[in-house]
Amino acid sequence: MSRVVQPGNAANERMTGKNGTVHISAKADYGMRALLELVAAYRVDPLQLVKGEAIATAQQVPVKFLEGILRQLRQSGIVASQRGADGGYRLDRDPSDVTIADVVRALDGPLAAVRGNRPEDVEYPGASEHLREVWIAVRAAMRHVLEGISLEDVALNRLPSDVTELLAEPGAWQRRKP
Amino acid sequence: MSRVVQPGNAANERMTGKNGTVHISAKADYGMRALLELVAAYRVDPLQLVKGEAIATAQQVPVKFLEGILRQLRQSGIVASQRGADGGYRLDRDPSDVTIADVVRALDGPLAAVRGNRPEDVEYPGASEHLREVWIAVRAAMRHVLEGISLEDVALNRLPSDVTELLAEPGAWQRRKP
DNA sequence: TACCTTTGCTATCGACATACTAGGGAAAGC
DNA sequence: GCTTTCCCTAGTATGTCGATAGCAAAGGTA
Repeated sequence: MSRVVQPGNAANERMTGKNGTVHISAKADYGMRALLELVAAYRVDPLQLVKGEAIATAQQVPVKFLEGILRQLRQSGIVASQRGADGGYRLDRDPSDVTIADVVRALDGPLAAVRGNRPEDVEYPGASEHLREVWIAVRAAMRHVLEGISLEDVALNRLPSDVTELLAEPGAWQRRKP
Repeated sequence: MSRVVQPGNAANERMTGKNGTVHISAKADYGMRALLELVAAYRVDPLQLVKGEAIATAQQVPVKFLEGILRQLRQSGIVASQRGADGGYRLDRDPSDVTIADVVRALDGPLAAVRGNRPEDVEYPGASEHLREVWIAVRAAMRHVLEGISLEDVALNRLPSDVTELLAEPGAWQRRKP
Protein backbone atom coordinates (compact mmCIF):
# COMPACT_ATOMS: atom_id res chain seq x y z
CA MET A 1 0.00 0.00 0.00
CA SER A 2 1.61 3.23 1.06
CA ARG A 3 4.96 1.76 0.08
CA VAL A 4 6.88 2.72 3.19
CA VAL A 5 10.28 2.69 1.57
CA GLN A 6 13.43 2.89 3.61
CA PRO A 7 15.31 6.16 3.27
CA GLY A 8 18.17 4.49 1.47
CA ASN A 9 16.90 2.54 -1.51
CA ALA A 10 16.11 5.29 -3.90
CA ALA A 11 15.61 4.50 -7.57
CA ASN A 12 16.31 0.80 -7.36
CA GLU A 13 14.14 -1.90 -8.76
CA ARG A 14 11.14 -3.01 -6.83
CA MET A 15 11.46 -6.26 -4.97
CA THR A 16 7.82 -6.55 -4.08
CA GLY A 17 6.80 -9.17 -1.62
CA LYS A 18 8.89 -11.85 -0.12
CA ASN A 19 12.01 -12.73 -2.03
CA GLY A 20 15.06 -14.73 -1.17
CA THR A 21 15.69 -18.08 0.44
CA VAL A 22 17.05 -16.34 3.51
CA HIS A 23 14.53 -13.69 4.30
CA ILE A 24 14.84 -11.32 7.23
CA SER A 25 11.21 -10.58 7.98
CA ALA A 26 9.84 -7.25 9.05
CA LYS A 27 9.36 -8.69 12.50
CA ALA A 28 12.98 -9.73 12.83
CA ASP A 29 14.23 -6.47 11.39
CA TYR A 30 11.98 -4.24 13.50
CA GLY A 31 12.64 -6.39 16.55
CA MET A 32 16.37 -6.05 16.23
CA ARG A 33 16.08 -2.31 15.79
CA ALA A 34 13.86 -1.99 18.84
CA LEU A 35 16.27 -4.04 20.88
CA LEU A 36 19.19 -1.91 19.80
CA GLU A 37 17.31 1.13 21.04
CA LEU A 38 16.82 -0.67 24.34
CA VAL A 39 20.52 -1.50 24.46
CA ALA A 40 21.31 2.20 24.19
CA ALA A 41 19.03 2.91 27.14
CA TYR A 42 20.43 -0.05 29.04
CA ARG A 43 23.91 1.38 28.82
CA VAL A 44 22.72 4.50 30.59
CA ASP A 45 20.71 2.63 33.20
CA PRO A 46 19.89 -1.07 33.01
CA LEU A 47 16.48 -0.49 34.54
CA GLN A 48 15.47 2.49 32.44
CA LEU A 49 12.17 2.10 30.65
CA VAL A 50 11.54 3.22 27.07
CA LYS A 51 8.05 3.73 25.74
CA GLY A 52 6.86 1.81 22.72
CA GLU A 53 6.03 4.97 20.87
CA ALA A 54 9.49 6.37 21.52
CA ILE A 55 11.04 3.29 19.97
CA ALA A 56 8.66 3.43 17.05
CA THR A 57 9.42 7.04 16.21
CA ALA A 58 13.15 6.59 16.73
CA GLN A 59 13.23 3.71 14.29
CA GLN A 60 10.39 4.82 12.01
CA VAL A 61 8.33 1.70 12.54
CA PRO A 62 4.53 1.27 12.80
CA VAL A 63 3.77 1.53 16.49
CA LYS A 64 0.96 -1.02 16.79
CA PHE A 65 2.93 -3.56 14.83
CA LEU A 66 5.92 -2.95 17.06
CA GLU A 67 3.82 -3.48 20.16
CA GLY A 68 3.13 -7.03 19.09
CA ILE A 69 6.79 -7.63 18.44
CA LEU A 70 7.77 -6.32 21.85
CA ARG A 71 5.14 -8.52 23.43
CA GLN A 72 6.66 -11.58 21.77
CA LEU A 73 10.09 -10.54 22.97
CA ARG A 74 8.75 -10.20 26.49
CA GLN A 75 7.16 -13.65 26.34
CA SER A 76 10.57 -15.00 25.33
CA GLY A 77 12.23 -13.38 28.32
CA ILE A 78 14.34 -10.97 26.31
CA VAL A 79 12.45 -7.84 27.27
CA ALA A 80 10.64 -6.74 30.40
CA SER A 81 7.79 -4.27 30.45
CA GLN A 82 5.82 -2.14 32.80
CA ARG A 83 2.40 -0.59 32.36
CA GLY A 84 0.96 2.71 33.37
CA ALA A 85 2.35 6.21 33.22
CA ASP A 86 6.15 6.15 33.13
CA GLY A 87 5.87 2.57 31.92
CA GLY A 88 7.70 1.14 28.96
CA TYR A 89 10.09 -1.58 27.92
CA ARG A 90 13.62 -2.51 28.86
CA LEU A 91 16.05 -5.32 28.26
CA ASP A 92 15.65 -8.17 30.73
CA ARG A 93 19.04 -9.73 30.00
CA ASP A 94 22.50 -8.37 29.49
CA PRO A 95 23.07 -7.24 25.89
CA SER A 96 26.10 -9.50 25.68
CA ASP A 97 23.87 -12.43 26.55
CA VAL A 98 21.25 -12.04 23.82
CA THR A 99 22.21 -13.33 20.39
CA ILE A 100 20.60 -12.48 17.09
CA ALA A 101 19.55 -16.09 16.84
CA ASP A 102 17.62 -15.65 20.10
CA VAL A 103 15.76 -12.72 18.63
CA VAL A 104 15.01 -14.33 15.30
CA ARG A 105 13.81 -17.54 16.93
CA ALA A 106 11.61 -15.61 19.33
CA LEU A 107 9.93 -13.75 16.49
CA ASP A 108 9.99 -16.07 13.49
CA GLY A 109 10.51 -19.54 14.88
CA PRO A 110 13.16 -22.00 13.73
CA LEU A 111 16.10 -20.66 11.77
CA ALA A 112 15.96 -23.11 8.89
CA ALA A 113 13.43 -25.27 7.12
CA VAL A 114 13.35 -27.46 4.04
CA ARG A 115 9.90 -27.37 2.47
CA GLY A 116 8.45 -26.65 5.89
CA ASN A 117 10.28 -29.50 7.60
CA ARG A 118 13.33 -29.54 9.77
CA PRO A 119 16.45 -30.22 7.72
CA GLU A 120 17.30 -33.36 9.64
CA ASP A 121 13.85 -34.83 8.99
CA VAL A 122 13.85 -34.87 5.19
CA GLU A 123 14.74 -38.10 3.40
CA TYR A 124 16.16 -38.35 -0.08
CA PRO A 125 16.01 -41.36 -2.39
CA GLY A 126 18.64 -42.56 -4.84
CA ALA A 127 20.73 -39.97 -6.57
CA SER A 128 19.97 -37.21 -4.08
CA GLU A 129 21.05 -39.31 -1.15
CA HIS A 130 23.47 -36.74 0.26
CA LEU A 131 21.43 -33.62 -0.23
CA ARG A 132 20.41 -33.53 3.39
CA GLU A 133 23.98 -32.86 4.48
CA VAL A 134 23.94 -29.75 2.36
CA TRP A 135 20.89 -28.31 4.05
CA ILE A 136 22.25 -29.22 7.47
CA ALA A 137 25.42 -27.34 6.58
CA VAL A 138 23.38 -24.33 5.49
CA ARG A 139 21.63 -24.29 8.82
CA ALA A 140 24.92 -24.73 10.65
CA ALA A 141 26.41 -21.78 8.81
CA MET A 142 23.39 -19.70 9.68
CA ARG A 143 23.62 -20.68 13.32
CA HIS A 144 27.32 -20.01 13.38
CA VAL A 145 26.75 -16.41 12.38
CA LEU A 146 23.55 -15.62 14.23
CA GLU A 147 24.45 -17.38 17.47
CA GLY A 148 27.87 -15.76 17.46
CA ILE A 149 26.68 -12.15 17.43
CA SER A 150 25.18 -10.53 20.50
CA LEU A 151 23.18 -7.34 20.77
CA GLU A 152 26.18 -5.75 22.40
CA ASP A 153 28.35 -6.72 19.45
CA VAL A 154 26.01 -4.92 17.07
CA ALA A 155 25.53 -1.90 19.29
CA LEU A 156 29.27 -1.39 19.72
CA ASN A 157 30.09 -2.50 16.19
CA ARG A 158 32.46 -5.14 17.44
CA LEU A 159 31.59 -8.23 15.46
CA PRO A 160 33.41 -11.54 15.97
CA SER A 161 36.53 -11.98 13.89
CA ASP A 162 35.12 -14.68 11.64
CA VAL A 163 32.18 -12.45 10.85
CA THR A 164 34.38 -9.51 9.92
CA GLU A 165 36.33 -11.91 7.72
CA LEU A 166 33.09 -12.69 5.93
CA LEU A 167 32.49 -8.98 5.43
CA ALA A 168 35.99 -8.54 4.03
CA GLU A 169 35.45 -11.11 1.32
CA PRO A 170 35.59 -9.61 -2.15
CA GLY A 171 32.15 -8.68 -3.39
CA ALA A 172 30.46 -9.19 -0.07
CA TRP A 173 28.81 -5.79 -0.38
CA GLN A 174 27.74 -6.13 -3.98
CA ARG A 175 24.96 -8.19 -5.36
CA ARG A 176 25.76 -11.02 -7.68
CA LYS A 177 25.33 -10.63 -11.39
CA PRO A 178 21.92 -11.94 -12.38
CA MET B 1 -8.07 -24.57 15.62
CA SER B 2 -4.68 -24.90 17.18
CA ARG B 3 -2.06 -25.06 14.48
CA VAL B 4 0.46 -26.05 17.10
CA VAL B 5 2.95 -28.62 15.94
CA GLN B 6 3.11 -31.61 18.19
CA PRO B 7 6.73 -32.13 19.09
CA GLY B 8 6.49 -35.86 19.57
CA ASN B 9 5.11 -36.76 16.18
CA ALA B 10 8.30 -37.42 14.32
CA ALA B 11 7.38 -39.13 11.11
CA ASN B 12 5.03 -37.11 8.98
CA GLU B 13 4.38 -33.64 10.34
CA ARG B 14 4.49 -30.70 7.99
CA MET B 15 5.42 -27.89 10.41
CA THR B 16 2.52 -25.77 9.16
CA GLY B 17 3.40 -24.12 5.94
CA LYS B 18 6.39 -21.91 5.54
CA ASN B 19 8.59 -21.62 8.54
CA GLY B 20 12.13 -20.44 9.04
CA THR B 21 14.12 -17.43 7.98
CA VAL B 22 16.22 -19.68 5.75
CA HIS B 23 13.65 -21.58 3.82
CA ILE B 24 14.61 -24.10 1.18
CA SER B 25 11.56 -23.97 -1.04
CA ALA B 26 9.99 -26.93 -2.77
CA LYS B 27 11.31 -25.56 -6.03
CA ALA B 28 14.89 -25.46 -4.80
CA ASP B 29 14.62 -28.85 -3.17
CA TYR B 30 12.95 -30.57 -6.11
CA GLY B 31 15.27 -28.78 -8.53
CA MET B 32 18.36 -30.02 -6.74
CA ARG B 33 17.02 -33.54 -6.68
CA ALA B 34 16.21 -33.44 -10.38
CA LEU B 35 19.66 -32.15 -11.17
CA LEU B 36 21.28 -34.89 -9.13
CA GLU B 37 19.37 -37.41 -11.20
CA LEU B 38 20.69 -35.69 -14.29
CA VAL B 39 24.20 -35.81 -12.90
CA ALA B 40 23.89 -39.58 -12.55
CA ALA B 41 22.86 -39.83 -16.20
CA TYR B 42 25.59 -37.39 -17.20
CA ARG B 43 28.23 -39.64 -15.72
CA VAL B 44 27.09 -42.45 -18.02
CA ASP B 45 26.82 -40.25 -21.09
CA PRO B 46 26.92 -36.46 -21.00
CA LEU B 47 24.38 -36.22 -23.81
CA GLN B 48 21.90 -38.75 -22.48
CA LEU B 49 18.36 -37.45 -22.13
CA VAL B 50 16.13 -38.24 -19.17
CA LYS B 51 12.38 -37.79 -19.36
CA GLY B 52 10.63 -35.55 -16.93
CA GLU B 53 8.38 -38.32 -15.78
CA ALA B 54 11.36 -40.58 -15.09
CA ILE B 55 12.88 -37.91 -12.86
CA ALA B 56 9.56 -37.33 -11.15
CA THR B 57 9.01 -40.97 -10.27
CA ALA B 58 12.65 -41.49 -9.25
CA GLN B 59 12.44 -38.59 -6.81
CA GLN B 60 8.74 -38.85 -5.95
CA VAL B 61 7.92 -35.36 -7.05
CA PRO B 62 4.77 -34.02 -8.81
CA VAL B 63 5.39 -34.22 -12.54
CA LYS B 64 3.79 -31.02 -13.75
CA PHE B 65 5.36 -29.01 -10.99
CA LEU B 66 8.74 -30.47 -11.86
CA GLU B 67 8.28 -29.57 -15.51
CA GLY B 68 8.06 -25.91 -14.59
CA ILE B 69 11.18 -26.21 -12.50
CA LEU B 70 13.11 -27.87 -15.32
CA ARG B 71 11.95 -25.17 -17.68
CA GLN B 72 13.36 -22.51 -15.38
CA LEU B 73 16.61 -24.40 -15.18
CA ARG B 74 16.75 -24.55 -18.94
CA GLN B 75 16.13 -20.82 -19.22
CA SER B 76 19.06 -20.31 -16.88
CA GLY B 77 21.31 -22.44 -19.04
CA ILE B 78 21.80 -25.19 -16.50
CA VAL B 79 19.91 -27.93 -18.34
CA ALA B 80 19.10 -28.55 -21.98
CA SER B 81 15.97 -30.18 -23.27
CA GLN B 82 14.57 -31.81 -26.35
CA ARG B 83 10.99 -32.37 -27.31
CA GLY B 84 9.26 -35.23 -29.03
CA ALA B 85 9.59 -38.96 -28.63
CA ASP B 86 12.95 -39.87 -27.09
CA GLY B 87 13.10 -36.32 -25.80
CA GLY B 88 13.96 -35.33 -22.28
CA TYR B 89 16.37 -33.27 -20.21
CA ARG B 90 20.11 -33.30 -19.64
CA LEU B 91 22.72 -31.17 -17.94
CA ASP B 92 24.05 -28.44 -20.17
CA ARG B 93 27.13 -27.72 -18.05
CA ASP B 94 29.63 -29.88 -16.27
CA PRO B 95 28.42 -30.94 -12.80
CA SER B 96 31.57 -29.49 -11.27
CA ASP B 97 30.67 -26.15 -12.80
CA VAL B 98 27.16 -25.75 -11.36
CA THR B 99 26.93 -24.56 -7.76
CA ILE B 100 23.98 -24.85 -5.47
CA ALA B 101 23.82 -21.08 -5.45
CA ASP B 102 23.32 -21.17 -9.22
CA VAL B 103 20.38 -23.51 -8.79
CA VAL B 104 18.76 -21.60 -5.97
CA ARG B 105 19.15 -18.28 -7.77
CA ALA B 106 17.71 -19.72 -10.95
CA LEU B 107 14.64 -20.99 -9.13
CA ASP B 108 14.03 -18.62 -6.25
CA GLY B 109 15.86 -15.44 -7.15
CA PRO B 110 18.33 -13.65 -4.88
CA LEU B 111 19.77 -15.57 -1.96
CA ALA B 112 19.01 -13.03 0.72
CA ALA B 113 16.56 -10.25 1.38
CA VAL B 114 15.73 -7.92 4.25
CA ARG B 115 12.03 -7.12 4.24
CA GLY B 116 12.00 -7.64 0.49
CA ASN B 117 14.97 -5.39 -0.15
CA ARG B 118 18.57 -6.22 -0.86
CA PRO B 119 20.66 -6.19 2.32
CA GLU B 120 22.97 -3.47 1.04
CA ASP B 121 20.01 -1.21 0.30
CA VAL B 122 18.50 -0.94 3.76
CA GLU B 123 19.46 2.04 5.85
CA TYR B 124 19.22 2.19 9.63
CA PRO B 125 18.87 5.26 11.82
CA GLY B 126 20.41 5.91 15.19
CA ALA B 127 20.98 3.01 17.50
CA SER B 128 20.63 0.38 14.80
CA GLU B 129 23.28 1.98 12.66
CA HIS B 130 25.37 -1.14 12.27
CA LEU B 131 22.60 -3.66 11.73
CA ARG B 132 23.17 -3.71 8.02
CA GLU B 133 26.60 -5.25 8.45
CA VAL B 134 24.94 -8.15 10.20
CA TRP B 135 22.60 -8.90 7.33
CA ILE B 136 25.42 -8.54 4.84
CA ALA B 137 27.40 -11.05 6.86
CA VAL B 138 24.45 -13.42 6.86
CA ARG B 139 24.25 -13.23 3.12
CA ALA B 140 28.01 -13.68 2.82
CA ALA B 141 27.83 -16.80 4.95
CA MET B 142 25.07 -18.18 2.76
CA ARG B 143 27.06 -17.43 -0.35
CA HIS B 144 30.17 -18.97 1.10
CA VAL B 145 28.40 -22.28 1.58
CA LEU B 146 26.16 -22.37 -1.47
CA GLU B 147 28.69 -21.04 -3.95
CA GLY B 148 31.31 -23.44 -2.66
CA ILE B 149 29.38 -26.65 -3.32
CA SER B 150 28.91 -28.00 -6.83
CA LEU B 151 26.49 -30.61 -8.07
CA GLU B 152 29.42 -32.98 -8.43
CA ASP B 153 30.37 -32.41 -4.81
CA VAL B 154 26.91 -33.48 -3.67
CA ALA B 155 26.65 -36.41 -6.07
CA LEU B 156 30.02 -37.82 -4.98
CA ASN B 157 29.57 -36.76 -1.37
CA ARG B 158 32.79 -34.79 -1.40
CA LEU B 159 31.94 -31.52 0.26
CA PRO B 160 34.53 -28.76 0.73
CA SER B 161 36.54 -28.98 3.91
CA ASP B 162 35.04 -25.89 5.54
CA VAL B 163 31.58 -27.33 4.94
CA THR B 164 32.44 -30.65 6.55
CA GLU B 165 33.83 -28.67 9.45
CA LEU B 166 30.44 -27.05 9.82
CA LEU B 167 28.82 -30.49 9.84
CA ALA B 168 31.22 -31.68 12.52
CA GLU B 169 30.25 -28.90 14.92
CA PRO B 170 28.60 -30.24 18.04
CA GLY B 171 24.84 -30.24 17.72
CA ALA B 172 24.81 -29.52 14.02
CA TRP B 173 22.44 -32.39 13.45
CA GLN B 174 20.09 -31.60 16.31
CA ARG B 175 17.56 -28.89 16.54
CA ARG B 176 17.99 -26.23 19.17
CA LYS B 177 15.97 -26.32 22.34
CA PRO B 178 12.85 -24.23 21.99
C1' DT C 1 0.76 -37.13 -44.39
C1' DA C 2 -1.11 -38.66 -40.11
C1' DC C 3 -0.03 -39.86 -35.55
C1' DC C 4 2.11 -40.22 -31.18
C1' DT C 5 5.26 -38.58 -27.77
C1' DT C 6 7.35 -35.22 -25.01
C1' DT C 7 8.42 -30.56 -23.68
C1' DG C 8 6.73 -25.39 -23.59
C1' DC C 9 3.62 -22.18 -21.84
C1' DT C 10 -0.32 -19.87 -19.58
C1' DA C 11 -3.86 -19.64 -16.57
C1' DT C 12 -5.81 -20.92 -12.51
C1' DC C 13 -6.59 -22.62 -7.80
C1' DG C 14 -6.66 -23.07 -2.55
C1' DA C 15 -4.17 -22.53 1.46
C1' DC C 16 -1.48 -19.94 4.13
C1' DA C 17 1.80 -16.30 5.70
C1' DT C 18 3.11 -11.67 5.92
C1' DA C 19 2.55 -6.95 7.30
C1' DC C 20 -0.13 -4.48 8.99
C1' DT C 21 -4.69 -1.82 11.45
C1' DA C 22 -8.71 -1.36 14.72
C1' DG C 23 -10.58 -1.30 18.95
C1' DG C 24 -10.81 -2.26 22.83
C1' DG C 25 -9.27 -4.24 27.91
C1' DA C 26 -6.13 -4.39 32.01
C1' DA C 27 -2.86 -2.73 35.10
C1' DA C 28 0.11 0.85 37.24
C1' DG C 29 0.54 5.35 39.28
C1' DC C 30 -1.22 9.95 40.56
C1' DG D 1 -11.35 8.19 39.91
C1' DC D 2 -8.43 9.39 35.75
C1' DT D 3 -4.74 9.12 32.73
C1' DT D 4 -1.11 6.70 30.78
C1' DT D 5 0.83 2.91 29.12
C1' DC D 6 1.12 -1.87 27.84
C1' DC D 7 -1.86 -6.24 26.72
C1' DC D 8 -4.76 -8.82 23.71
C1' DT D 9 -7.91 -10.50 20.00
C1' DA D 10 -9.61 -10.05 15.71
C1' DG D 11 -9.57 -8.66 11.25
C1' DT D 12 -7.80 -7.25 6.41
C1' DA D 13 -5.20 -6.68 2.12
C1' DT D 14 -1.84 -8.64 -0.54
C1' DG D 15 1.03 -11.96 -2.16
C1' DT D 16 3.53 -16.19 -2.49
C1' DC D 17 3.72 -21.09 -2.65
C1' DG D 18 2.72 -25.58 -4.13
C1' DA D 19 0.32 -27.73 -7.41
C1' DT D 20 -2.96 -28.87 -11.52
C1' DA D 21 -5.21 -28.49 -16.27
C1' DG D 22 -5.19 -27.74 -20.97
C1' DC D 23 -3.37 -26.81 -25.14
C1' DA D 24 0.31 -25.47 -28.34
C1' DA D 25 4.73 -26.61 -30.41
C1' DA D 26 8.54 -29.64 -31.65
C1' DG D 27 10.39 -33.95 -32.83
C1' DG D 28 10.27 -38.89 -34.22
C1' DT D 29 7.81 -42.82 -36.73
C1' DA D 30 4.86 -45.29 -40.04
